[in-house]
This record gives sequence, structure tokens and C-alpha cells, in this order.
Amino acid sequence: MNFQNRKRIILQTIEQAGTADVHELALLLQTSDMTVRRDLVELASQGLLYRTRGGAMRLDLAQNPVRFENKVAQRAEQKTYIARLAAETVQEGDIIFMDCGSTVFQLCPFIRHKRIQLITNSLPVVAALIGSSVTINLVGGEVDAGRQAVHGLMAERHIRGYQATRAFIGVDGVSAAHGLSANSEYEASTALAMAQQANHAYLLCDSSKLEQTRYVQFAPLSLVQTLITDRDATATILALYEAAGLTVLS
Amino acid sequence: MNFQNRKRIILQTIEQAGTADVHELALLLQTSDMTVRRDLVELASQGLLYRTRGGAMRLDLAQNPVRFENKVAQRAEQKTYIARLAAETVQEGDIIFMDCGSTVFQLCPFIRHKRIQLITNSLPVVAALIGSSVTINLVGGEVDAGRQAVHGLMAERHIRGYQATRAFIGVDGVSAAHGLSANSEYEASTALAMAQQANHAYLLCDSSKLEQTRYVQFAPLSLVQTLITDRDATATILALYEAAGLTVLS
DNA sequence: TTGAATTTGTTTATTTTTGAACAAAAGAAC
DNA sequence: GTTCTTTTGTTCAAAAATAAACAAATTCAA
Repeated sequence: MNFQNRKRIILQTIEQAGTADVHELALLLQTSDMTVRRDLVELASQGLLYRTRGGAMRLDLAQNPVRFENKVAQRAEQKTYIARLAAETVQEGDIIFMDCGSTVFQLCPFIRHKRIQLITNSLPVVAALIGSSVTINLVGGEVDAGRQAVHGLMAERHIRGYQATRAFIGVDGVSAAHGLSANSEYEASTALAMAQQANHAYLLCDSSKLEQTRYVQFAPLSLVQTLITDRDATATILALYEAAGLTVLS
Repeated sequence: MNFQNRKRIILQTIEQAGTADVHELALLLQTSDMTVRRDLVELASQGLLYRTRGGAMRLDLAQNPVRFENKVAQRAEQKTYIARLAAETVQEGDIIFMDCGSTVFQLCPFIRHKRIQLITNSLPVVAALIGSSVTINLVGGEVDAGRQAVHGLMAERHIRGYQATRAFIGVDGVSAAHGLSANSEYEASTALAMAQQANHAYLLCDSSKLEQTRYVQFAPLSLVQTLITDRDATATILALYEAAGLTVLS
């Protein structure tokens, strides 16, 4: 296999897939990583592709990557803590749901390198994980500009077309007595559908939301199997949830 | 075996296989590597093949494929022109499909202020129009990192759940005789579904793609009702499409 | 047939390409 | 900030391909 042939195959691969990494190309071309690197340097200098660390990508993708904003300012430290705990439960090969909660979004950096399948309705999550080793399935439906997420009837129907191993959902309020509640019916229906279509549902919820009630009360506590929260939650409150049959991580 | 005979066989081999290496040809011709080399040098100097180290390849394979730079940057003017024409057909209250073609993407600035409903599988389109007066419905399914778009079975099913007034689709090649073609089956199935679920389908296609054929031929010309192209298209070629029953805008 | 001209094959030296090893640099994790 | 891991560049030796030189074979013409 000579340079011209490799060049042709590399460019073709990148044109189709958008990106490719060194080792993957070496395997495809039955050659060494070193040779692929030399080829990529040459092709990049000819302006035929964009060299990235660990591989290369199509020029147009390097120029305008899609970005969606995610507002995450409040209680960032607690949210990161919760996300780390949640990520530890994820196994290779899992099929997971992630909803559009800001705590759930914090999972992204911790699952980037896992080989899992993800079904989500959150645009920031897609933007954060696109091009990673996570296979992304985006829920279809009405785009909600405020929440940067997809909601609605079609979204719910889409979610119900899948069965996942785990669901990670966030809510605006949770109470041992009154169950899960949200500020909008859209978020509620999405979270409900995801939890119901998963073998195991995890509620990611920082301690400020415990024993709070919001506008839409949409499900009993039994919808989820595990509550993941931060260290600020008092033992008294956590005991309430354990008494209700939930596993509590904090 | 004389030179004329060897020349014939070498050219035939390369025409068929695309490439051939010196040693392989020597075996085939029952001659030495040195002779094959001398033949290849001669044939290359006549412009009949492309000499590579270790062998030779067909001239067209040695050529650089269409550079995306050209696709996006150089034809930008034509694409903007086409998009402007397309946008003029959009009426308030319309429900439109937009696929993930780069020409179609150029529609965004021209429809930002219209009160319409949009169904798309393109993430850049969503990013460009989120927060505008356009109501966005995002197609669900597998996220294709390379094309920054959603494709697959679920996506097609989603599209077929709607009926729109107009569909704007892009293709990689179109021919009056062979119809619409694309570089990937994914793009093909999405474009096909959108066109079929719309009252009126518009093909947005800069003149360089007219009378070109690509890998997947997925639909006859009659899939679309209108072809929108740029001023560089010759009257002769446009006449072909009008004869086929299409309305042509340029 | 003979000898000159041309083509072909073999050997050898040179150049190019390749892969491995390892130090340096760049990210990522903490 | 730090450390740790991954990726990269560099150097070097081995392998492959080429070109050059020369010998052998073939062709062609008298």
C-alpha cells in the first residue's frame, strides 16, 4: 500500500465520517500509527484535512462546530459531585437516558470516554458529547429554546420506542410525601417517560431541592430507584427517602 | 512479449483494478520487475497512467477529491443566491422541511424572521435558528458526528409522521436521466422522506452538481417539483430539467 | 549467418519509505 | 498549581523500490 492509495482512503474516510483517529486509520490501512501520522501531516499541509490531536477531521467541521449554551452557574460544586457519583454507576455497553437537567448535564465529562449508547433530549449534552466515544441518539420533537431541549408528544413517543439500562433525570423539586415535581409539564413528561423506559432510574438532585414542591407534581417517589444528592443533605432528610425504599447515594 | 502487448495489458489491468504494483505486473506479464518499471515510466510520460512508488494507478484516482473548502467557501456566493431564491417562496404559516445540505443551511438567515414551522435533521440549522421566530421541530434518531445531523431508521419514521407544505433538500448530484444521487445512504433516505412528505419539494443545487452522478442513486427527478440553482447553469442544461417537467428557478 | 542495434535481465548502489524506540510536548485528571 | 497519560516528533536501522551499469538475449538487415 503506497502513499497515493492511503491518501485516497484517508480522505474518503474523513469525508464520510467527518473525523478519524490515527489508530483507527492505521488499522484500516494495515499500517503503523507512525505512517498514518506522516500521511496526515502531509495531507494537512496540502489543505485537504484538518489535523487534530490523535487524528484528523474535515475542514468545514473544524471551522464552525455547533455550540449550545448551558447555564450551570448555581451550585456547580454540588452538581459536579453528584454527577461524578452517577457516572460511577455507568458500565461499558450501557444504554442510558439523560434528560435536560443542569445536574444531569454535568455527567458529560465523566462519560465521554465510555463506550455506551446515550438517548437524550438535551441539546447541550449532544454538543458536549458529539465526536466522543458515546453513540448519541437524539430525541425528536419540538425544540424548546428556553431549555435548549426537545419536548412534546413526539419526544415522548420517541423515548417510549427504547428500553435502556439506566435513566438519569433531574427534577425541580422532590418530596418524600408528594413525590417528584417540576416547573413545566414538558420536563415532567420527558422525565417520566425516561424513568419508565429504563431498568433503573436515578434521580440527580442537589440538596437544595429536597423536600421542595413545584408546580407540576408528576410522579410518586417510586418512579426512581436511586436518589443521588450532595453531602449537604441532612441525615434526617435522607432517612425519609431510604424509608420510602430508595437507595440513596451522597 | 513485446512492449505493445505489455502496454495493452498494463493499461487494461489498471483500468480495471484502479491500481497495480510493479511486482504483480511482472508476474502477470511473465517478465522482470525492471522491464515493468521501464514500461510504467514510458506510459506515465505519455499521460496514460499515474506512476506511484511501487506501481501505478489510474489518473482519476490520483486526483484530489472535491475539497470541502471549495464546497463551502468558493461556492458560497452561488449558495447564498440559491438560498435567497428559495426563501422567497416561503410564506408565513408554512410548515417546511430542511435537510442537512450546506446549501439548505444558507436559508437560515433569510427565514429567521418568518413565523413558520420548521422540521429539520440538521444541528447547525437548529443552532442558527434557535431563539428566532421559527418554531423548530428536530428530527430524532442517531446523531452523525460527521454531518452534524440526525439520521437512521427512527429519523425517517419521525419525518413520515408529518406532512409539510414545502421541503428544501440538497443532493450531491443530479442528472436529468438518472435522477437524484448522494454520497451516503443516510442523507439519501432523509431527503427522500422529506420530499415525499411535503406538498412541494424544492431541490437546492448549485450548478456544479448538475449532471453529476454520485454513489447512491436514490430517486427519480420527479421526486421534486422545483429545481433552484445559480446563474452559472447553462440554458441547455436547464432546458433538460424543464423538459422533464420541473419548474426551474435561477 | 553475421554483426549492429535494440531490448531485456541481473547485479549493485542509491534513494525512499517504513516501523520501532524514546524523549519532548500537550492535554487531562486531580 | 501538580501529576499522569496520551500523542507527537526525532532519530535510526531495516526494508522496499528505484536507477545505473553491464551482460545476455533478441531482432533486423544485409
